[in-house]
Amino acid sequence: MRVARQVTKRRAKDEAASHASAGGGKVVARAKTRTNDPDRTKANIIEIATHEFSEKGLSGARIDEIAERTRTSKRMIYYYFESKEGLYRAVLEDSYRRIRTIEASLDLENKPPLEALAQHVRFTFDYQLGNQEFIRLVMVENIHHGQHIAQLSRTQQEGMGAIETLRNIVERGIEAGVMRKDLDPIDLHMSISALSFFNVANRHTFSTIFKVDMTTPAATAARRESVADMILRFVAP
Amino acid sequence: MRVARQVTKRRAKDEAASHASAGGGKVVARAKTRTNDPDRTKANIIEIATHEFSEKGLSGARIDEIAERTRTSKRMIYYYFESKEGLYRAVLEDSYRRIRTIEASLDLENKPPLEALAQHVRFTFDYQLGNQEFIRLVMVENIHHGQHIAQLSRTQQEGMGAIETLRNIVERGIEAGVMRKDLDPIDLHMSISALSFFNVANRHTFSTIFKVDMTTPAATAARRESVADMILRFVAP
Amino acid sequence: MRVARQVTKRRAKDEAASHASAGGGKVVARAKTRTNDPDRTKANIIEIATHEFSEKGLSGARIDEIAERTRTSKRMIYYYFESKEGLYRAVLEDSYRRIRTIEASLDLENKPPLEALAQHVRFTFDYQLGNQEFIRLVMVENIHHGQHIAQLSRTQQEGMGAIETLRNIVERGIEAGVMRKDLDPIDLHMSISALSFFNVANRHTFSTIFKVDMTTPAATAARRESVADMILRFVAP
Amino acid sequence: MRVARQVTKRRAKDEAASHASAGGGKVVARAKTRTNDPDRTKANIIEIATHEFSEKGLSGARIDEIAERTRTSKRMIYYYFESKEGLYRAVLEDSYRRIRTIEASLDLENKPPLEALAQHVRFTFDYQLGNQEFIRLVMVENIHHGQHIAQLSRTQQEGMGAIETLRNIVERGIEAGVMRKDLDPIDLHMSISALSFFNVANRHTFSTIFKVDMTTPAATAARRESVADMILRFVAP
DNA sequence: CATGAATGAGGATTCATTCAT
DNA sequence: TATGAATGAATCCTCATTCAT
Repeated sequence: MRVARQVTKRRAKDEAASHASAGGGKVVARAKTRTNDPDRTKANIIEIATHEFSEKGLSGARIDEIAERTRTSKRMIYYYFESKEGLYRAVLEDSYRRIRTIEASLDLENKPPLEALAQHVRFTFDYQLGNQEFIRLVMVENIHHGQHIAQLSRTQQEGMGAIETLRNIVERGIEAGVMRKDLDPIDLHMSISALSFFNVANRHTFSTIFKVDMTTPAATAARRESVADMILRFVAP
Repeated sequence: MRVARQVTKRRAKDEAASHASAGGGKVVARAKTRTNDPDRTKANIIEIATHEFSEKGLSGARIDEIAERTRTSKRMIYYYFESKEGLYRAVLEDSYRRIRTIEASLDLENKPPLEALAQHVRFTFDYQLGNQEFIRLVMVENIHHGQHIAQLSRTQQEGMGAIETLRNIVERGIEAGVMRKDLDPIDLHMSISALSFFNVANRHTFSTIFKVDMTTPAATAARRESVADMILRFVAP
Repeated sequence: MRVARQVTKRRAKDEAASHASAGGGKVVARAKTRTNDPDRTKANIIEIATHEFSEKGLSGARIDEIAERTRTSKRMIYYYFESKEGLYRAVLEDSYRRIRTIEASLDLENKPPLEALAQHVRFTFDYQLGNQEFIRLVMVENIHHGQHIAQLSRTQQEGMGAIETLRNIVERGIEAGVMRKDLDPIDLHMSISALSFFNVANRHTFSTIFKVDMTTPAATAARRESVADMILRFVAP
Repeated sequence: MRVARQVTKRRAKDEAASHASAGGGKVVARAKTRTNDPDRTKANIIEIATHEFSEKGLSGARIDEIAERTRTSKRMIYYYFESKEGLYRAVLEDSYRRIRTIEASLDLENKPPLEALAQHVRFTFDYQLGNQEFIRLVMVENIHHGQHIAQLSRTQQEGMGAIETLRNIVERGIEAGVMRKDLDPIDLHMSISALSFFNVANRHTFSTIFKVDMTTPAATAARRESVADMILRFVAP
């Protein structure tokens, strides 16, 4: 009954799309080969969805559009993630997991405390600068009052190692007499994050209002040093 | 997200349910008094819309819901603001105008530079803390790449006075020998904003991940001082 | 933005539809003139929906198909009834209201008790025979465990007058010595309903299994008399 | 309706949520033991499907859910039954077969006619009361205009023995002078069925509208006797 | 026999916006 | 200036069914 109607929508769409272009109209669009590899399929969906959600927010992103850019179909999104929110949660979780992994890979414990701190600050600054999708997702999630990250399991929301890293650095710094004694790692982390975050997060409104371009290499470098400087002065005894 | 709409839905449902009753049954409840005062009507719409857009973002907010909470009808929104985006722009503009007005009202130029700076920082911190709707709107606007603020007229997007205030303070500070000479007012403003902004903007994800409550009076006070401290140390010669 | 795409789907569809038929292809389809008469619109929707739900059940009916047969659009269904279930509830309520109204219009209280009872039975039998949509809706609702009628307001589910009618008849019958004293109006009503209901409700399976046609005038008449006879014998002293 | 699916959904959700964990993560839980016994597999599927179809109707039942509750997989349903309708037909056929078998097992022919009739009525009443799934399936099938039972083979739809039983009883009753002569076994069967059927079939709407509980032992017993009484009075000369 | 992955087509619902009065 | 009715175009989601292994 249904089989008979199998005229394949995709084909019809492609035809229409290529209709206005060159006559020969090779159907170029994504081949969408059947993977039969769940992990790859899921990873592909998450990758595209990460981009879409970070670009347009949770409400602004469109499942249809995500599916379109995916190697699979809309149906598979629901197959694996149940709902738009389910997909968004998976995206969130994946993004946080990635940053955790990367943070853990840094080795700062063997460097002199001030140097380690400076490096940590610069790394944080650069990571956020280089991972704007992540920054934007965090903004999106905060617009939604953090209700989705709150739904992730304890392990999935697990605090990043940054605090521990900082605690170690601060302890060594105090011991070495190069940092003051009343530093709180969480407070310090908040400052570092805040200073790094703002540059990506508020870039658009800030540059429009103050008529400055925050994206030039020079501006970026200057800002990075200003931030590092601010933190170093802050911890000084 | 859905919860918020409950009220609306229930109402609609009741209407539908009673549809078969007496024919004349115009829904009487919620008698929206006719203002006949365009400015008041517009202001009312903007007030509600500010709340909705800041709560749910541009894509997440619903014209229907805004209208529902307004003293007028949906038609009026379109009459005065043309479209959802038009309304959003009006909201943005209004919010920025308000903060400009308030900033201008501070009188810091007659205070000693360090004291003035400290006061400015605390004021910024507190203003952002007290105007979360504004902060959230800024986030929303940045999610949308600042494309709407870019559409406002020059005057409407006009840089806030903060830069001038800071420039004055810094100049006096340098002159008085209590601040170092290589300070850039814009960079300084960015730091102050960043540190103040983060506390409101990223509150939800941060507190979930690090299991801390950032909203207690104690936490707020401590953070305010930490921020002021950081800025003061930063400008010190 | 959206305005530009206003190619009117309906037109496109009609074109496609008439594409295969005669070249002249007058667009015949329902003109769908804008009523601006809520009551008429709602009544029209309910009428069509009553038919569809009774034909195919709650899950089997299609909002698209209901809308198609309506003078309005799918959107209006949601405008007035909120959801498929909301529409179904409105249909249920309307159907029950109709039967209540009709039942109330009978005047049996002035007739001799046995005659009144016979007439009531025949009326019930004929009403159910003549209102198969209603019968089928009742079946549908029972398949759904009566959960939707349970959601109607007390007044809307209000017991039909049948019980009172029967109570009056029985009382007079007992008084006149033509009925036995231990009759329970509700039990009696249940029997009358059961006997009338079955003929419509189970018609299809029954006639298939027993290879009889229950719909011929003769079969109907015979059955009507058998039912009336059964009830009259039942109440006899 | 949605409540029933909760379990399924939750499971799926958990899967999605943990999607990022170890790659090998095959879902182990719910190890459906491989039967390797076609008949048992089919019987199991039919058992579950009978329940689902009778609970939710043909359109309301979900293949996914049936499969989920089955000891096998969705694929097996299609392997054995071809389609949802095929499965439904198998369910119908199986249910009718069961009742036929049971009916045949009664031995009423050796009892005095009135006693036999009374016993037959009570048995019918109780069977229907005890086999609500069957009753509901009959309703479902009638909602669908009996189109599926019509597709079964002659043998499969074969009239139940009830008619023959009744014919025998009535003949003996007439001969014994305890029943009137103009009784039609089919008509009589229809009445018995109708009175027994209604109690199960329309239970939900009836009890909601008339605010009575039809399921208490007392109500059931009273109704059973009322029905038996009605039939006995009906056949009396 | 058995199963997880995959899918096309549909199906319910929602949204911004416009019309008639 | 004001409003309830109306609408086209999405938008999210679901279903029966098939494929690859």
